[in-house]
Amino acid sequence: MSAALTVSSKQSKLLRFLRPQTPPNLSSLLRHLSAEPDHHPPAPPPQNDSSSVVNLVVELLQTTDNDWNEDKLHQLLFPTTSPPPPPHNLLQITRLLGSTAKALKFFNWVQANSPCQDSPLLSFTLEAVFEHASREPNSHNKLLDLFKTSKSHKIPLSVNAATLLIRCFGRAQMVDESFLVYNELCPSRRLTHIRNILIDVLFRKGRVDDALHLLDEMLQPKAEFPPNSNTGHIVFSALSKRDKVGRAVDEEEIVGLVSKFAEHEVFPNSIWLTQLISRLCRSGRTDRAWDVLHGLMKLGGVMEAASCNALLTALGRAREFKRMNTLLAEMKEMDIQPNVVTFGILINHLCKFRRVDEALEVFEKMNGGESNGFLVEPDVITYNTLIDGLCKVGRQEEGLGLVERMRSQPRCMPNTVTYNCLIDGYCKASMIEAARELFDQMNKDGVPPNVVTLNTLVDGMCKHGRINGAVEFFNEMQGKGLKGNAVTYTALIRAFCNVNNIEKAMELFDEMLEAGCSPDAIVYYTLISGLSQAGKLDRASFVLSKMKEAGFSPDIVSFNVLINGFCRKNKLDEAYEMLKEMENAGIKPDGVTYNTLISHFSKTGDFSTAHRLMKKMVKEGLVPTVVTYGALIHAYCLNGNLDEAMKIFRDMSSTSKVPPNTVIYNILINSLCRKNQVDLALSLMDDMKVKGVKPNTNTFNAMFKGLQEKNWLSKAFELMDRMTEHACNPDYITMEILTEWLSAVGETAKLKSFVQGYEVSASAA
DNA sequence: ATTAAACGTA
Repeated sequence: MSAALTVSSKQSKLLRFLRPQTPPNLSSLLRHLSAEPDHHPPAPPPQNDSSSVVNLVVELLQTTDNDWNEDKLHQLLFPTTSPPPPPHNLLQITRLLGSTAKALKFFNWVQANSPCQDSPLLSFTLEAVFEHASREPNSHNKLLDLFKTSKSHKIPLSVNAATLLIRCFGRAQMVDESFLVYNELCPSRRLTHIRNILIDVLFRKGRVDDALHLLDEMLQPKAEFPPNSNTGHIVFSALSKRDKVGRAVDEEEIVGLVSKFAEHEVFPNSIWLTQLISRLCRSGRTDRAWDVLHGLMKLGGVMEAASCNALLTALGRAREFKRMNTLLAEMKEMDIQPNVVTFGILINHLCKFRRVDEALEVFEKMNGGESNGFLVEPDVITYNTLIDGLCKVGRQEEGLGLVERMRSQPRCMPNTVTYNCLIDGYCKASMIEAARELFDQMNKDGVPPNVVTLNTLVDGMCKHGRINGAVEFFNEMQGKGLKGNAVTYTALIRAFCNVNNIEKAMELFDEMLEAGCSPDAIVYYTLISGLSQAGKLDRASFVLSKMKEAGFSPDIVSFNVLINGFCRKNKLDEAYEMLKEMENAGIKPDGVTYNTLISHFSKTGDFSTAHRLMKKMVKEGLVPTVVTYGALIHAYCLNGNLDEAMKIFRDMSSTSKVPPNTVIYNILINSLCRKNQVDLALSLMDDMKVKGVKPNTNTFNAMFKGLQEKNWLSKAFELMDRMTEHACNPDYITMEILTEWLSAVGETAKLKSFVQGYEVSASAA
């Protein structure tokens, strides 16, 4: 028995204590249950004696004592008179033996007795031995021993044997052994399905490069074993797993794989493709996403709306209207039916650009309005998007109308978002009471408010001078278990900063931290801005450092705010410090930075530095704006140098082509009037009329003061009429000047009619 | 898997 296949002594001991045999019919059932098909050559044409030979041999082998009738066995299997039975018969016979031990014994017998050392014969018998071993506990160890010995005997592996071994080793995390089996396998038998299993095993173990290497061979244009849909499934799902092991595969690589697969007409499924498209889009590679989608379309991949939707969303965000339209046209051409999400994207996009009427048209189209044959039922999101769009342009009443329409549609009840949009709409329209009523209504309707509802109302109240109401509401909600978040605190902090209650703003910041609510960058920005403007630069710097500790970096706005604050405190060293920090962070000074500095230097009388900065700003490719010129004009005025101020004013509109605005005119008119140059001021008023720049209350106030000095009554009357014409509201300063002046000169009647004009228009509004 | 709402801007 020197040529016999032996196993380790430990192994053979185990083999002797095998479980009672698995009934044959069960084993065949198990084979049918395996995922991959059998890879045997088709069963030989039924010979009359074929099945009977199998049965006879099995019967012979079933003897309870271990002595087989070897002569008879030999006679049946290797007859001298007729051709030997087909190898497939040996597979069947071995399968029908009850145990690995028996199968192995039989194998050894065949190996020792076969007249021709016919390898398929041995390979097939061995295959069945493996099958038996694979059903035992600890099968991987047994199989490994069997495999090693078969390898040393140079018995080629059959396709099924290799499949079984690779899969079994793979399940046991023995990737190297799986790989070894594959490498032992004759190259002509390295079929696609075997490669699939190995690739799966490699991916699961994180051997990404080995998997991709194997895959690459298959993906070659004329590969002998090209990928099939199963390859695609294995690779695509491995690449999208969340708990991936091994090195990350970057998106470019994935895109390359997808297109190579597509060349073999293997396409990813819709869900997977959609994920890839949105991942590409989210990382800013919309162009790549576009290429992938169109590449697949060209090669005949079946495309669903979802993948197109993902791309449409990104195109919308990037404002690529043209490509959005192209994609929509292509969808139509390729018969990709738009779904409710497609419509949602379009409606949202139109709403975000305030094109609400067009959004409403699209909405009617989905309802079959233009018999376009779409008929896609709008969902809650569609309605909410439209309602929000309407509210954002001040058409909240129409938004309410849509809610009614929602209620009439099945499965489309208004939800928290619906109410939030409406509440925000009413808040923005300064109708806080109506917003509160909607809040009560949603509670009555059993629609639960969430933190967004809370924030919307808190912010609405804050922005309409009801800070205390906002705090009260917040406390009330907290009492009901609705916690605030960073957004809530930002709204309140900003409001308290605006009324210069810095203590309270800081208190809220601490309260937020104590409440365990993690601040976002905007809370920090808000607080820094509030503190800087209030001149509390030490505290602003403190918050800045806290912000950096929290892992946020200041943006250009925060830097500008701080620079402005330090300049106003005349702390130039600190301002420069900020500029340096900005530079280190790779943030370039922008127009606002320059304007801030120019304003500071000119206000402190350092006009040469101011002008130098303006030159530098232009050199950096930045354009001086009205704010820049305004800063200089304002400073020259404060400095009493009205001639220079007027020179810059003329220069800005003629040479620099920067049209002056109301602020510029106000500065000049105010200064001219103070200097008693009321004629010149009046001519500027005419200039405004010519240039179409609207005067505001400040403009008129300045003029009235100047005219009062001169006691030019008729001019004042003229301007009072003009003020009414412009629907420009007088404020308490206007009233103070006019009351004092006109009563002194006995023109109370004129004053009365002036005031009445406003009372009428106020009541009309 | 793809569509909706709230906060800061010198």
